[in-house]
Amino acid sequence: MKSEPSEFSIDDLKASPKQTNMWDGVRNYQARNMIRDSIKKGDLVFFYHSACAEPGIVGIMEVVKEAYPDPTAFDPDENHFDPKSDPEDPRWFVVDLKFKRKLKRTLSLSELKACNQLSEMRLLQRGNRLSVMPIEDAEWDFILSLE
DNA sequence: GCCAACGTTGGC
DNA sequence: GCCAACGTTGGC
Repeated sequence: MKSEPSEFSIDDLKASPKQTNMWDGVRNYQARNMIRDSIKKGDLVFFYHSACAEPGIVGIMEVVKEAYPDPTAFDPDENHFDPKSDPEDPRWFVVDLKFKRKLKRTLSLSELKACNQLSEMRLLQRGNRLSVMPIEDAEWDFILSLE
């Protein structure tokens, strides 16, 4: 899962109450579907910093609460307010994520791109802009072996 | 700041 | 349903 560290970083997550935060603001249907349908309690998730000096994987989170309606979609004061999301039929969802640990170092996008073992990885495919995406077990294990 | 690659909107 | 215009993401 991606976040711009200037908006919400791995350190912000670590500093959150119970080291847990709601992953709000996802406004893309493909990403929404994964949040709503695929992400399960206990799943482990890489935290990816995007749009920053060194984009890359910085840590690991755990899903502690499965999908529920994104309250920021209902609040006109929120950046991600969506008047078309009806509380009776919510359009956008969140999960709660808990900080597990930071990686010993940032595994940068350029380093990941250079790994043949990751050539099929969703994150590295051309034109990919999804903020939430699946990862294969083998990719997960390989990435951790780089640390 | 630039720009490629999407995704969304809305007229027709 | 098509598609042009526009908006967003995110690396560089």
